[in-house]
Amino acid sequence: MFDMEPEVLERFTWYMREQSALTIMFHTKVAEQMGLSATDEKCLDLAMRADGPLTAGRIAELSGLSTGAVTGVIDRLERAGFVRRVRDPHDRRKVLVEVTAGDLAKFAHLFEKAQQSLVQVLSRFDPDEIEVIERYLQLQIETFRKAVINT
Amino acid sequence: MFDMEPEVLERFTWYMREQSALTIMFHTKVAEQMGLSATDEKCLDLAMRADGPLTAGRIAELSGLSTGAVTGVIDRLERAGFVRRVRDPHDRRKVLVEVTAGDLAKFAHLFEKAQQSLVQVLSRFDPDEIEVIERYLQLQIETFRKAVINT
DNA sequence: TCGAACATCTTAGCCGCTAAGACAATTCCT
DNA sequence: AGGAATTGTCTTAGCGGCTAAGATGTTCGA
Repeated sequence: MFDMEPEVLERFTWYMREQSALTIMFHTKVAEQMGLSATDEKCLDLAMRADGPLTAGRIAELSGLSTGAVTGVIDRLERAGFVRRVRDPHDRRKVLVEVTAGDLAKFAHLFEKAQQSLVQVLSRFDPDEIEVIERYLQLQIETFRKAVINT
Repeated sequence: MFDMEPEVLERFTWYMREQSALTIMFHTKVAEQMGLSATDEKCLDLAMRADGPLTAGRIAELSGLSTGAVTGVIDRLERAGFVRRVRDPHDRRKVLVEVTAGDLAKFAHLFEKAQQSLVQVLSRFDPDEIEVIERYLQLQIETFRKAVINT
């Protein structure tokens, strides 16, 4: 479609890298403040972002952990009150991990500062510009997902 | 500056979250393929993104690890040929961690697919739109860094 | 010059992870 | 239907990285 000077790509690469590093730091901090390990928080996030409840095995697949490790993760998350084990009535071998919404509200304040930053940033762009940015983010996420998952 | 419908914020929050999750997965995969733990790769990234060589202690601060853990990290990175320990000539207590550029080139291909995705995404935007997106990313990174670091 | 402060390394103990196998439920095949 | 193979989760042993505390070597100030 459009050509691009190499400097543009170079700058965007830097943005990506910087964003990555910040994301990982943020992730670490959030986990810490919730009293969880980064691994546990990562699995909790998977469970929250999923459509329905995930099974233990699916969490293992998505997180890249062994099933044994996931047993431990769920134990800790359950003990901390973030999730609940429910046996799947249609296949009683399976364990469904239900996120208990209640306890999560306690940690909303952790994301409030991030949310506020976002509002502040977005206020600097008019509706047309917002539309461009959204298109970029959507495309970037979609493309990156394909690239990451098939690696 | 500009007002915003709540749905816009909601959508952007979702983008951020999705990007975070993908970033963390990507980071895990890259580390794995380099034969490093996520922790080691994170520290290597810190060392690479810094202006000059970092000291071991500074890496501990930036990564949130204990100094003892950082000793282990540097041991492994050094053994794998990614970095080199150099004693600071001005203060011989300090250990400077120099990234040895050579061995890193071997892993460029890991980022190639990500780079290609980026080019593909950017080709869908004209120069004016690119400018908007860059302004957004710069602002977002800057604002987020302040929010994260002072938490 | 000597003691305090500093930077890194070492060590002990803990905890999470992997791999392998146990156990329970389900599906398949005849 | 009934036994074997498969599937999903949990248990366990062993390994390795992390923290905290203290050891070692270096610098700085009085």
